[in-house]
Amino acid sequence: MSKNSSLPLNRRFQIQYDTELNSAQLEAVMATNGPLLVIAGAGSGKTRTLTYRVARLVEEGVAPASILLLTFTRKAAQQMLQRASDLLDRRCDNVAGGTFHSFGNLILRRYAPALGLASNFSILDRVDAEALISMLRKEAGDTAASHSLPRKHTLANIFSRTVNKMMPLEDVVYDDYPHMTGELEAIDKIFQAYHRYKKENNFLDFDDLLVYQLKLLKNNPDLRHRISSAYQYVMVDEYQDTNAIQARILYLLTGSNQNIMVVGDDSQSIYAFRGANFRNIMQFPEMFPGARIITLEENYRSVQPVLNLTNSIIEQAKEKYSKQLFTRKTGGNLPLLVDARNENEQSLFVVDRIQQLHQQGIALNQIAVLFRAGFHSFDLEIELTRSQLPFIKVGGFKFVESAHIKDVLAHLRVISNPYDRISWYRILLLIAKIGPASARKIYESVVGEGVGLAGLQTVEMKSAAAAGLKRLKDLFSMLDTHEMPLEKIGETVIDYYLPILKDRYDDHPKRAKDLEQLVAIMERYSSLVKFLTDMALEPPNTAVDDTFTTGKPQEDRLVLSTIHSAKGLEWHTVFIIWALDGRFPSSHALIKDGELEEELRLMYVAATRACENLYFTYPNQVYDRSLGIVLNHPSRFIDMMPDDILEKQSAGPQSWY
DNA sequence: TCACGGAATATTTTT
DNA sequence: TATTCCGTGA
Repeated sequence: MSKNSSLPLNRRFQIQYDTELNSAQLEAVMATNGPLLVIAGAGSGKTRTLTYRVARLVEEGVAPASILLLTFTRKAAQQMLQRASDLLDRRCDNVAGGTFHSFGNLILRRYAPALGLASNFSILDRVDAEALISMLRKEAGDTAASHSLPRKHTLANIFSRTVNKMMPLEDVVYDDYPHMTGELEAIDKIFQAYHRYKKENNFLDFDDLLVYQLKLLKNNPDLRHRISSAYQYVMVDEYQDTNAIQARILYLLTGSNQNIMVVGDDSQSIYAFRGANFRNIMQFPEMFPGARIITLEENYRSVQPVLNLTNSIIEQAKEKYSKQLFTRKTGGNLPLLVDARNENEQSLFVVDRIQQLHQQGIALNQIAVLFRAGFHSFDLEIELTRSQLPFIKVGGFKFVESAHIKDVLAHLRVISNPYDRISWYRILLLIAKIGPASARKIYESVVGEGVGLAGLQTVEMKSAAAAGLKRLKDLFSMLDTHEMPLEKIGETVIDYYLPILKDRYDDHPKRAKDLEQLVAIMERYSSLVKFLTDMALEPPNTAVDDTFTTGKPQEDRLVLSTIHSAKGLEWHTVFIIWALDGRFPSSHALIKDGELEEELRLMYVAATRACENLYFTYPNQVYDRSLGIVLNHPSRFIDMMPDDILEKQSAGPQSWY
């Protein structure tokens, strides 16, 4: 059927919006012009609403490329646009979508010179940034009198928080790392050096992608106008987890038409520790006067007893948009709080209950165990393995962050940027008999020659290191042909690297398989720079673990996850382990009010993942070394719940054995 | 200057 | 669990 404006109004649209959406969702989809804030409660069809809204705009004739959808992860954007395409047609593929960071990369590659930056900057991922910080830390440590500088990981956190909260370093250290105030001077020195180094070497870390993006929009009205008029409609997902910089970027990005829609749930803001400010969502109506506010309150996920409990949890929050979630899903069991005598008894209870559920026909991938911190599941993992229950742990190390992948990538990065000191150090330290001192000498010699990669050929080592260095020289002279396709370069580097891999890692067969994966990914690229950028910005999201366990059917694996990684997901049955006061909320959060609130929201996010069954467990006698006391109460967020909201039980052998 | 081993230590995570 | 850090000996 051809489309034609003379058709009756309802025939102009392929999608039956009014029957496929509830009234609040429909309102949010149809309100396409002007600022709009959608408060979307847990399980209220937020993704559905965004998807239909994209489709609606396209159906109305808005050019897809002038719609911008910003999300928390690039995967979320891909999924939504895919669903919009399925709903309507391929036109939705042309909608611009991604994260604030990938969008920043896009416009900075084009307009970097306006900031005095080179367009071919390299992106430092977290591992790279930490490697650089570690280097600077060592240099500072040599001169500083103090012996107890924070670890590189901690330093990276401090720096990132400083940038994302737009606060002075001093304040961040005083507020969040009070025990390190003694080292403030040294920390600041490393921070300055870090900045200087990035500038001099044309490196941008993740935070810089936001910082420079904001700078660009702020200082260049012409460019701002050009960019903002290219995107007539802007939508932002997970707005509660944006930070101060992102809010300002958004403000500048939204042109005079102010066709901006943000979606979020203030009750699910759980990223303050890295600079997110959930008040952004509260302040949206002030930033965009006249903003319409729509609240999605019907929950399609959980049964009433689960919802009763989650509503009771979030009632304890001091500062929030009020909303009352309701569900039409009837039946369901009361959530259960189980106390165990120790960690192992907790694990045994969970294993036993999962086996029961599995026998009742619940698929393992419909069951999840959630926890506050990654190491909380160690004991459980042992018991699951012993019981031969297959599981997958999400979160944790990513494919591209693992050492062996980074090793190979470092060789490629040196080809791309011959003066990349971090990568040079990395590959040189892999060679036997070369340590930091030799690496430094070699690097300085390469830079001194000023002829790029070829500078390595003239470096001579007299010591035992010469043989290893010769192999590296041979590798790079072999690669000098720029005619090679990317995957061929990759294979050559890997051939060189395999002996090193075997020597360093006992589990080298597993890691070698990852390297094969890497070559497969390289086949899709023709440009080395593009490949390296994507590896930093849009890495394949498979965990290392996933690449070699593909033999097992995915659908039959239990899910273990940190609560942060579980955001947006749902399961038939959810276990929340370590619901122990002092662990959850973490004892770290007890000192500060704001942090305790965030812990509460985290508990809310965890509990709202459950559709039918919800279990809380906690070990009852845990000595906390840092506090010097025994923890023996359930999490304060659920401790006082009445029995008709939360049932209590002991995990002692007599009650379930 | 480098390699090795043992001890200490770890909130949460995306880009 | 796994990674980082530091001291020691070659």
